[in-house]
Amino acid sequence: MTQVSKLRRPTTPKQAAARCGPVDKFLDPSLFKAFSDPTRASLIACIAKCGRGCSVGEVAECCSVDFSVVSRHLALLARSGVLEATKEGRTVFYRVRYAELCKSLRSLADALEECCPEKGAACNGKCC
Amino acid sequence: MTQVSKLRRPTTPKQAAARCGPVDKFLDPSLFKAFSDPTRASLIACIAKCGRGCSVGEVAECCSVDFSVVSRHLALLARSGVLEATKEGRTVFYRVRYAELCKSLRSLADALEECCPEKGAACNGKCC
DNA sequence: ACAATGCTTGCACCATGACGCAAGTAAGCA
DNA sequence: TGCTTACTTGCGTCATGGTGCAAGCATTGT
Repeated sequence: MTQVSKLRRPTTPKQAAARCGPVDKFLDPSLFKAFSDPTRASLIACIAKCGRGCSVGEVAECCSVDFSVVSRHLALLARSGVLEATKEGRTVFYRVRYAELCKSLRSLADALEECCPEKGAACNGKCC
Repeated sequence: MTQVSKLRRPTTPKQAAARCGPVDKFLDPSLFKAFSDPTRASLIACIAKCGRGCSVGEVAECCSVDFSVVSRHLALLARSGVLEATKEGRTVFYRVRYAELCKSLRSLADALEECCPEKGAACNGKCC
């Protein structure tokens, strides 16, 4: 098993990139950073479950951290495209961007699957 | 528009949780933390594109960080369930757990969509 | 004009984590 | 028994980021 890379690497990275879809495109760290914090995850879950726009104050009731922390997290989530903010008077409503979010998640899943289609002819038994 | 919470909150959080699927279950921060770092994202993309198990050394060639850093990242990714490690002699091969990963991503998308079915009768026009 | 409400922002603190270097471990080879 | 290869781990450093408090800003009501 010497020269492992020669024996086990039939494709160059460039060839692999051509064979697969643009996985990189959907592996956006800034998007997933939004989900990587437990507090943010609970905020997202809170708003998602409500199924409508929620004010900062309402969301703050759902978790134990400071009001200002919630405000900052929601602003971050809006910047990263997970939430959408609409202002009515002095109240800001944040709602989940369901369609865009689901599309991003499914696009990544599709791109990954394209790299290794478990039922595909080219891959079957060879890699996964 | 006084008493906003009364007017705009027809469901309690508990009722909302019952109406929706268990979004929390699929919003696992430890999973998404794996994708939240640019270096890790490029490592995942590298292995995913190859479509087979890659050794630590091979993956290290794909990015500019130290070998030890790559080793640590891959170990972390294996712990969080994104990759799977198999040892052959003194070489460790990491491969993407395509099926499990895609399932997690799609489950989250499904759970989110269940919270706000854009074409659903109960939600249409009311929330999103 | 003044006060109250809803949210944002500045500041300081502290924990986490990403990184590189160097030493350590384990497997194969001479 | 060494020596090389492939990887892991300990350690110190530095940057990022999550948190709470307090002050600031914008909007609404009196």
